[in-house]
Amino acid sequence: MEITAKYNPVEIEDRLYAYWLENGFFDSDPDERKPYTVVIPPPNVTGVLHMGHMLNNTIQDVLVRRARMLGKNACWVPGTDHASIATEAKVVAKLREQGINKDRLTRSEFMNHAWEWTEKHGGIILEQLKKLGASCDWRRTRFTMDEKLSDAVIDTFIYFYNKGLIYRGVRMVNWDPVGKTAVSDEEVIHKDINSKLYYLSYPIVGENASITIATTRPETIMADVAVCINPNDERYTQMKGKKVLIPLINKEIPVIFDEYVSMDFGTGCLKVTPAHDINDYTLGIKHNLPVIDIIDSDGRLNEKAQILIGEDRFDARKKIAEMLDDAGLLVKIEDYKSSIGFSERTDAIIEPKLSMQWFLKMEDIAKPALNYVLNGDIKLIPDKFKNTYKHWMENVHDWCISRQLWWGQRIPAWYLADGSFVVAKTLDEAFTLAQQKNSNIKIEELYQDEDVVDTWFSSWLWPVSVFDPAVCGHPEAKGNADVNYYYPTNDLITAPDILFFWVARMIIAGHEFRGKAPFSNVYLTGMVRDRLGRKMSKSLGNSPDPLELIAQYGADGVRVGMLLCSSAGNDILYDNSQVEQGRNFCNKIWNAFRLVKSWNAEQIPQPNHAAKAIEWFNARFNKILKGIYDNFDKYRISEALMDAYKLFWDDFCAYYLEIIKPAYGSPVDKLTYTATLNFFENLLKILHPFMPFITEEIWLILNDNSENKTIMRTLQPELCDFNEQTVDTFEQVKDIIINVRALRQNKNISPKENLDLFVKGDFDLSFAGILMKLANLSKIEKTENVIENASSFLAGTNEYYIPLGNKIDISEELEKLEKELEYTKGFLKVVNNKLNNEKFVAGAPANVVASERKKQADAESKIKILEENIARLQASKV
RNA sequence: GGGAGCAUAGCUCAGCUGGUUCAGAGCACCUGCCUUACAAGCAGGGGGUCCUUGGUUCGAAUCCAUGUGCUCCCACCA
Repeated sequence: MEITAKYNPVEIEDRLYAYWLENGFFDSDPDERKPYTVVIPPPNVTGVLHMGHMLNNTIQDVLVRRARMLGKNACWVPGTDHASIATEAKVVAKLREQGINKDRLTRSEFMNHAWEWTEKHGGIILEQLKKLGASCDWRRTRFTMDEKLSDAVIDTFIYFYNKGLIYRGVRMVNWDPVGKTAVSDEEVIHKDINSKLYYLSYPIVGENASITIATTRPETIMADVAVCINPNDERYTQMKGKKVLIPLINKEIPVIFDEYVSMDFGTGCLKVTPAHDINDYTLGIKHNLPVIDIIDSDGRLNEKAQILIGEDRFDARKKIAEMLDDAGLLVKIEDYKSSIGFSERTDAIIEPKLSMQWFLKMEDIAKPALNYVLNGDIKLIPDKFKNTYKHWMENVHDWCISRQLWWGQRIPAWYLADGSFVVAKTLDEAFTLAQQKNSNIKIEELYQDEDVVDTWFSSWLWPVSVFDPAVCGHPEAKGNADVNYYYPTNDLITAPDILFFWVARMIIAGHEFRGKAPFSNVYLTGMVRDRLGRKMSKSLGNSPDPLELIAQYGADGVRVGMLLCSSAGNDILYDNSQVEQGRNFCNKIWNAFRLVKSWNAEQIPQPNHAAKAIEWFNARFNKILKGIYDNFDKYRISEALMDAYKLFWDDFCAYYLEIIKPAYGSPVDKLTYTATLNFFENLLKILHPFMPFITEEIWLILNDNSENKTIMRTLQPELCDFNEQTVDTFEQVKDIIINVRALRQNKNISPKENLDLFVKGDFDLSFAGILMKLANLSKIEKTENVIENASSFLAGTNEYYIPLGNKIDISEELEKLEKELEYTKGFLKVVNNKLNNEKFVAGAPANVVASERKKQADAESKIKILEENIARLQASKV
């Protein structure tokens, strides 16, 4: 195989992924090892991969691959969600394109279309995840509408119904007129919208006068049942007992009084429309008012409106304003900013609507779920979400679980002719129950509820149902081997916007059915935004196509790019330059590999500098490795990656390899070669979770004859003790190297030209000489003649001199030294101030004082040396 | 209206239980280099009023308070 100077991921990635699948490296079955389990947040079955998925799944894959290499039995369960309202909306739209109207179809005809659509488009997203390198156990792929998972949903419904927690009732719900279904409170997004406040005149019955009310919704006046005034409002005391007429339809309605109305808003008069406003509904109940519903399920006025029948609510608003104006009853229109609810799925403006729905009582079942988070059994990362979670769980509302859709699990309630119902899994069971109510009933008379349950009522079972759906709804069930082994899972990686929709409810269900929290940690990713901080959206066209990115930069490059800038909970501002950085890093790794691969190892003596470099890098490696482990423990994934990035690029390539690299064409000794390969493999292992493809490719080439057929089944390098002194010392070496290189650049000395370096002090840097291109490295006891024309610098307590001959510029040298002297004096002054401060010496901890004293001593000796050197230079200047 | 969070280099962010003249990383930028692994590179370099104002302290980017600006969540007075 040809090994090119540019890393070319395309062919490698497809080949390796196929190889991994063939060998079942991702597969997991229960065994004696500790499990590490992650369930994927199931994407919409008909969805397409976007940047948010890329980030989310990259993080999951990093954690899973790392756990696998820590010797755990790692299991990542993939799957998709049927996403009832989103998918149904797509199918309806698709049918409409084909000229088919959903209303003309029977339920089963529609379901056939929906399944057809699902089979055609479903799972595309999972195929896309493979391009990213996701190491899921694909044999375990689940879909929330799989037969068994659907059964689990029904069992769960029946379970809560029998427990008395599910009830049916008429409530004001959030109605989505486009999806033609109720949606839950959590599915409503409030946005501030510029609208109008209309001031309308309502004539007072029997008087030649009127009162003015303010409303944002003039189209609902026909549903008014009263006008309400605050009893303390002195402006309207004369209105007691009077009636007013609804404009245009001239219907009489009473004037009522309630302190609910605020006197300082609008005119202080509120029109009461119980059918179309949640507050008015409450008010209506309190005052025993009727409910007149004038808006149909598709958002059009119905015949109860008497006028404008069949008009859309917003068209009706415009028309009615004109009609009122014509009638002289429109007093004025003001601009007004109000908060309007939008459907999360269809973006339609939500219509508050009274309807019969199914609800789940949340208060009691939410309590244990709250405790898991409060007492730390479940950690939210970052923990700032704990407060939000607490607030929500303590103020939880009953969950409207019915949806007026077909795509989903149908509610297992069966109605009798008299309107009463029974809840049962099958028609036969329902019939048995129904007979207990009415012994004469015939099975044909039973009919099933038309609605389905909310999608989240199925996905809240996910961490359990993917392993053993049979236990959902049966908390006493023993469970199969899988659920007992893999549940509870370990980490859940998801976005904060579904903390309540999904995460909180999974905790509830997990506790209810398995008696344990479903996961230990919830890592909440940020949202992926563009460079300007805008959300990525189709309409803005600012979202790159993930597959194109992968094709262009390689999956490893894209993964690194996304990870580098994504701390938990913070939004990430995506920019192509990050992905370029990832790609460049791949190339760096590739070229380091090319270098090492090109060497011939021979039985020759190991040079001293190589032995010392190995000693140093070994220490350095273990120090950084410890940091990486720590960062993983704290879920600081991007920092762990950055540690590994710098370890590889700066320490391994820029220093280690450069020191031990033999001259072109020369062989390398076997000891050094082996050590280097060992380092390289350990680095690959650290990098593998982040960059699975390139690390595997190189590892396979380096381990041609190994029994291990994949890097992912090897173990992460173990944490070893290291000599801190060795690491620190090399930091000084680096300092010296940088000084020498800077001098070369300053003096225009070619990197090829050898230099002499004189050291006063006891510092051994012979092994780094190669990085400075030194001809001679000499120790001196005192400042001798030989350094007459030398440029000098200090590193630690040692002095360094580089003779420059006629290239020396004395005044420049002086300037440099004087600048350093000034700085050091300032430094000393600060230190002295501290040490002369009795309160500091008395109050600060002993080690801090001691370190200040050391600084003082060092600075003093440094000043002495600098002054000597300045004097020397001044003397030679004359 | 209620709650939470954030503000540090041009950008994205570290900076943990106050303690080095503490101000740091990556990217970007500037300068010089096509040096037999790598120009997707190498070497060197510049760059910040740690949002404001107070307070606590021997000592504050760090703790407290105020103000300002931004973000998110919850609630919805028509």
